[in-house]
Amino acid sequence: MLTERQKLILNAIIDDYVNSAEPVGSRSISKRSDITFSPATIRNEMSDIEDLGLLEQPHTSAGRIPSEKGYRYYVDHLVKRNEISLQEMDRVREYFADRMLQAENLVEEAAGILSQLTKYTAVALGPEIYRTTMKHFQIVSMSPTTAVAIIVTSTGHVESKTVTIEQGVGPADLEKMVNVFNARLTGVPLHLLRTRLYNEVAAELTRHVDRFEQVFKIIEQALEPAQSHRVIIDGTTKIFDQPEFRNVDQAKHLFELFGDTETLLKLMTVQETGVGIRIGKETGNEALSNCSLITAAYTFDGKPIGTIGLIGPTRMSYGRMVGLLEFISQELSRRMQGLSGGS
Amino acid sequence: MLTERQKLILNAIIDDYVNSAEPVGSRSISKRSDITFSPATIRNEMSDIEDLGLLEQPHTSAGRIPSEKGYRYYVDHLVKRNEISLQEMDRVREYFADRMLQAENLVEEAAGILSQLTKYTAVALGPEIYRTTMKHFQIVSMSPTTAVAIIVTSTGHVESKTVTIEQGVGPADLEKMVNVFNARLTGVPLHLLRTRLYNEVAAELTRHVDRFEQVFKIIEQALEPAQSHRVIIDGTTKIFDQPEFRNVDQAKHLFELFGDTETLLKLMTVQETGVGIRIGKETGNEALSNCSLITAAYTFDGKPIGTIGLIGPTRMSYGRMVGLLEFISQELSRRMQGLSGGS
DNA sequence: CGTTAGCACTCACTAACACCGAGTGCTAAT
DNA sequence: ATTAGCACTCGGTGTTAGTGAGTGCTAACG
Repeated sequence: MLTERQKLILNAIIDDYVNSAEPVGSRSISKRSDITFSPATIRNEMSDIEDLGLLEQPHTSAGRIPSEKGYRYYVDHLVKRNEISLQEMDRVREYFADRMLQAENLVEEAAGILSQLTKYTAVALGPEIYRTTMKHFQIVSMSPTTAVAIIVTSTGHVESKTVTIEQGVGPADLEKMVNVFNARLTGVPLHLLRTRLYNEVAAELTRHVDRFEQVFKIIEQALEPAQSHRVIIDGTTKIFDQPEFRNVDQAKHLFELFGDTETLLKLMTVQETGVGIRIGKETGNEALSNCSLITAAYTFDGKPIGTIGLIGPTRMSYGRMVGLLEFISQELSRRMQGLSGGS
Repeated sequence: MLTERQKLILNAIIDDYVNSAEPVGSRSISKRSDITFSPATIRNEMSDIEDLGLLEQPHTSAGRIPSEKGYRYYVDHLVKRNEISLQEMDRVREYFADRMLQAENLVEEAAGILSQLTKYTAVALGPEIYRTTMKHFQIVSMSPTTAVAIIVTSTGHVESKTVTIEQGVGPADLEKMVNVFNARLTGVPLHLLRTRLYNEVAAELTRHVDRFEQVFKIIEQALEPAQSHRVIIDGTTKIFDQPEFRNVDQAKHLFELFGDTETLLKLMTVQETGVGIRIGKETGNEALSNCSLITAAYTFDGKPIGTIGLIGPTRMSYGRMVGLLEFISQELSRRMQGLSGGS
C-alpha cells in the first residue's frame, strides 16, 4: 500500500510522462503546484516506489517512467475519470446527429469520431450477430450449380455467401425452402438459427422438399458468414505520430495486427459491460507490448451487442480516454436503440 | 539515343541497384561477366548517361542510382519481360485451383498470391460494376420508414443499402416496384440501370404505383452503392521490409494512401488493357514519390472488367513484375470466365 | 525523525576531430 | 578509344571531451 504522499508523486509522474514521453525527474515534479516538498524528498519516495515495481529507470542517471504495474495501480486507484468536457460531448452528439445513419454505419462513425478525438486507433466490433435476429432470407440462383444466399438481419446488416447446389435440387425445392425458412425462422437470433432449424423446421421441410439433405447443406453454407463479426478499424496511421512508434519494426507489428481481423476479434470480445482497460502484457498480444487497449460494450435493449475500443501507447491519458469511451458507447447504444425502433 | 554500350551499362546499374538498394560504382559493374571494359571507361560512360538525366548521384563521391527517367528508359527499351518461372506459374495455378472460389473472392485471392510472390503491396479493383449486370433486386422492409435494398449482380456480388421510405408509400407499392424492376431490368448492366429505368420502365411503373416519385427516390438511393467499385488491398505491411520505407514519415504517407479507397480507385482505374507501368511522379500521387505502380486489367468475355496491380518501390524488378502480373491477370480472367459460365 | 541542502557521481547525448574507404574526375600513357 | 594512375571528395565510423539532467548518499536542520 502506498502512502498518500507516494500516491501524489506517482500521480504527478504519470501525468508528466503522459504529456512529455520523457523520463520524469525529481526537480520537475517539485515544481508542480500540488507538490510542497523538495526534490530530495521526492527522490527518496521515488526510490521506494520503484522498489515496489511501479516505476522504472531507463538508466541510472535518468528520471523515472511508470512501469506497466505502475499504470495498473494508477488506473485502479488514482485516475479520476470523466475529465471529458462538455464541448467534446457536444461534438460527439453533433457528429452522430449530423447524418441519417443506418445501424451498420453507426458503429463505423462511432469509431471514426473516437479516433478523431483521441488521436489513437479505434477498433469496434459490429453489432454482434449472435444477438441480432434474422429478418429475411433469400436465395438468388446464379447458374445451375451456384446461387447467392442472402440473410438480412434486424440491424440492417446484409450477409451474403455464394453456395453450391448439388445435382438434383431444383428451383422449386429452393423456393419452398426459402418460404419455409422465412415463415418459421424470421425473428430468430442468428446464432440459434441452426438449432431451431433442426428442432422445429426440419420436419416441415422434409414434408415439402424432396432432397432434404442437399437443401440442408445449402443452408449450412449460407449460415457460415452470418456468424462472423464485423471488425471495424479507424485511424490506424495515427500511431505513427506517437514517439514510441517511430521505430519501424514496432509499427510493422502493430500494422500486422491491424490487418488481422481474426486476432482483433479475439482481443475485442469481452464479457463485462463496463469500460475495460488492458495494459501492455495484459492484452496477451506481443504486438501490443507498448500499448494499452481500452474497450467498452455498447448495448441494445440493455444487452451488450458489440464492443468499441481504443489502441494507444501505454503512456496515455487514461482518465480522459475512459470518460470518452464511456460516453461514446452510451451514445452509440442510445442511437442504436433509436434507429431500430427498439423498446 | 544511347549507344549499345551505354544501354549495357545502364542495364547493369539498374540490375545491381534493384538488388542492393545501394548506389552502384564503376568497379562493381566492371566485375560483371557481361562487362568487358575497365572501370575508367565505365565512369566516363556513366558520366555521359548522367548528363542525359537517366542516372543520379546522391553525392559527389558516391556511385550512381537510376533516376525516374532512367527507369522509364529501362522499362521502355531494355527490360526483358517474362522472366517468370514455370514453378511460379504452377504455384499461381495451384493457388487458384485449390479453392472453390466465388467471383468476389477470386480477385481477393489473386491479390493475395500476387502480394505473396512479389513481397510488394497488391491492389485490385473488384469486377467492375459498370460492366456487370443486375441479377436480382430485392427490398426488405425494416421499419415503417426504413428498408434494406439489395442488388445481386451477375458476378455474385451483393450490394446493400439502407434506404428511407417516405410517408405514404406502402408495402404494396414496394412489392409492385420490385416486381416491375426484376421483370424488366434483370440482365441490364448496372451503370445503365438508371437510364433504362427512366426510359423504358417509368411508364409501366406509373401505371402500377401510386406514388411514383417517392418510389423512384428509393431506387435512386439503392443504386448508389452499386456504382462504387470494390477496392481490395493486400500485403500492406510488406513495404516496411523495403529499405526505402524504413523512414516512418514516408511509410505513414503510404499507409494513408492504402486506407484511402477513393484515391486508390482513381489510381487503379485505367483504360488500356495491357500491363501499364507508372514510375514515381508519373503516378500523379505525392505519397507514391518513391514508388512505382504496375497495373493490368482482367477481362470477362474479352472486355476489361477490373484491374489488378502492384505498388512497390521504384527500385523494383520490372521484368519479373510485368511477367507475373501479365500471367496472373490472364489466369484471373480465365477463372472468372470459368466460374460464371460465360461464353 | 522526517525533511532538505549539498555534493559527488552516472550516463545519455552532442560536437569536434581524425580516419577510412568507396567512388569519382582528370590526366597521361598505351 | 581505352585504361592505368592518382589526387580528391565525402559519407560513415570511432574517439574523445564536454555538458547537463538526474540520481544516491550524507550530513545538517527544525
